[in-house]
Amino acid sequence: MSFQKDRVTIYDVARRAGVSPATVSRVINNRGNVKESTREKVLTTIESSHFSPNQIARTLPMRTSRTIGLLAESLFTPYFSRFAHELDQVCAEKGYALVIGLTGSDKYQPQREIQVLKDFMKRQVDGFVVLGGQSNFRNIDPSFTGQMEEIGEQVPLVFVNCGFSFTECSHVHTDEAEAFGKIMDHLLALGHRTIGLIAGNRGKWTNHMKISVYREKIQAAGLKEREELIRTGVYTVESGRESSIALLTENQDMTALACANDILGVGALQGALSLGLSVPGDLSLTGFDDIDPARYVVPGITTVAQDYTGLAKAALQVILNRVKGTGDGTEITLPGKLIVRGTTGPVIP
Amino acid sequence: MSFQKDRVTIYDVARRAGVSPATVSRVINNRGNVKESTREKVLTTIESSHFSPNQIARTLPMRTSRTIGLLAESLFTPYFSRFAHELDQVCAEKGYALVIGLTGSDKYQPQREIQVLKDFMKRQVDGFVVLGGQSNFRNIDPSFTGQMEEIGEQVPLVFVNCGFSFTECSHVHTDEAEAFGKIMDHLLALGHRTIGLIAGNRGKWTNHMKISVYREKIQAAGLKEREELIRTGVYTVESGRESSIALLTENQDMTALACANDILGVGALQGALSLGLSVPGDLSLTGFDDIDPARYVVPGITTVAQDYTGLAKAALQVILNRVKGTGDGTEITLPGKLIVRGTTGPVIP
DNA sequence: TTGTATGCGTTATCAC
DNA sequence: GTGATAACGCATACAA
Repeated sequence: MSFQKDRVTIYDVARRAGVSPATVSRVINNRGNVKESTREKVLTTIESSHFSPNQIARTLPMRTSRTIGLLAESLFTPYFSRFAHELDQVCAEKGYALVIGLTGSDKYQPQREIQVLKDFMKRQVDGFVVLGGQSNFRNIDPSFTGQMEEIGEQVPLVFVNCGFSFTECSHVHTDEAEAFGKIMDHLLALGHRTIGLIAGNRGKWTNHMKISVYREKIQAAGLKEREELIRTGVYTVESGRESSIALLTENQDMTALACANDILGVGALQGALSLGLSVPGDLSLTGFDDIDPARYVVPGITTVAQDYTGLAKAALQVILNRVKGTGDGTEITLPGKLIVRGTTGPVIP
Repeated sequence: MSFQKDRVTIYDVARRAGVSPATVSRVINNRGNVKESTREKVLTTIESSHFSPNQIARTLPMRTSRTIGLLAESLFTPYFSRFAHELDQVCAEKGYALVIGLTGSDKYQPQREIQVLKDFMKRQVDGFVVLGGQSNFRNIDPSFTGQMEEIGEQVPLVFVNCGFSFTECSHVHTDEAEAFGKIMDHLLALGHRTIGLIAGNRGKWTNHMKISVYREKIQAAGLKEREELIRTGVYTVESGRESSIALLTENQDMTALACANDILGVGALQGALSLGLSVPGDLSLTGFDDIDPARYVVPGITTVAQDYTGLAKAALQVILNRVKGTGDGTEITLPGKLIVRGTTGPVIP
């Protein structure tokens, strides 16, 4: 069996309808003036001949593929897959298709990201959304940023939750600093005075930022900064578990533990429970991102919800605006929302 | 600022290299004979002029877009996003791009699935992979299956873990019946004699199958079938929690509970813990699919792992074979693997 | 309002 | 080996 044999084209429709291909095109695109009677004639012919316009063919003259590319580390982590989901939805609403390119999170592979973007370009994608990967690191290889900006000059490029500021590119992100501040305020308001922090990957911008906010809030509350209460790690459950166990055994007076994201929070919860502690009785715990697993575990993890739908909508809108020529290097910031669940409670004297 | 202004084409390269466009094309595709010296000349010209072939343009004459479409309910559920991830990986390895089309799981909307597939067709996608959605239901609208098969005649179409057998289409799936049998055997081997079942959506094929296997295993073990030990619901944590609480309160002698998937398992675990029960001390619990949350909760959920990579590889291979004209309506079955974690233990007399 | 001719960037079929 | 030239399916400036 063979596929895609003899497709029906606008020429076929035109012949059967007794009009010219141009008229068929006009009807399809609702462009130009066409008499109502011929329009209907064409429409019925399209229907009866099972004609379906070839999007690839129209991409050439129209110079738009109505396709958006998403560059992400993976779809394993709910954080990524959740955003991808929302982006697909908003794309679909506007008649765009979403093509995804995964770069992997296990290695430091900037060349892979560039490669995927260049493949997107070959495919005439109308714009790229970049989530995670190199853009999350603080010290980026200059040759990498150079290539990124070069690409950004040719195709609308928008970074999501990226710390680095690429010129010529657009940025959409949650106000993570303000959001993490809410977490700290929440813990302090509950009376906690000895608060630990499990930060994430040392090289990532967001980690650096969270440590800064942590220090600010601790100082502002008139508390003593204790370096031994801060740990860095990687964004895995195992890392969170090990870090929490280490922090809890070395700091018996610690009553609260803030984690850089929910995955670490899940691990920290596992660690605390494995030590026989009660949460939040003995320890209050927080995460970040509000991924599904945060409400799967018992008790549910207090966290900050990112506005994934809002981020996706903003990202697409920025791209569409840029295609139309509006706005260079837009930057949009959305607030995070504190979600209080069972892992946090008042300090018990 | 404007994008996509003056792209460099093979004509530009040809002119600068002093050859014809045809020769440039030959070099790009490694097709036909071309003298080594001219090949190198063209290659360097391509490099120096930053030429990148337009995949859209070549799709027209070549009649292949090197693109695969994935139709799925959502990317929220790890089951879907995990498969999407693996599919993207195998596609990337073979130079294919993956475009996703989400149909939503909240409504019964067959027309939406057809619509997405038709949009894929307009985009000249080389094949579709269908995961979840209508194909999971037992009683499908005949007009829907008709449309599906019609599409399957025009483009390679492969269903993943689909109960219904579409003629002319291919099928790739985990041997769920055999896998669920392993779960039951595991519980029985641990000495459990009163085993409950939280099945999923009543209309879905997999739910029907799991109930059958459950009955078979109960009978084969010489145990009495008790209808009150079986519950159906939907694939949500809330449903799992409510069902487990109901089962546990109404059947005080129940020592094990098998769930149709991990999401239900997570909910069931929440329910059991909320009743003050110890898991697996008072109750053994199992899930299905081995999604990440199954190992996030405490204790980790005993489950069956699907071979997501294998499924993705098989799905793509089937499509590529069909494009080449090999094999109609292939069917591939992969085994599931029992993963024993902390929620199951021997019955305590 | 409608038709003709040309271009979009590439591959493919011929000749040479 | 290499180069014209015609598809591929559609949009559009221009002409009628």
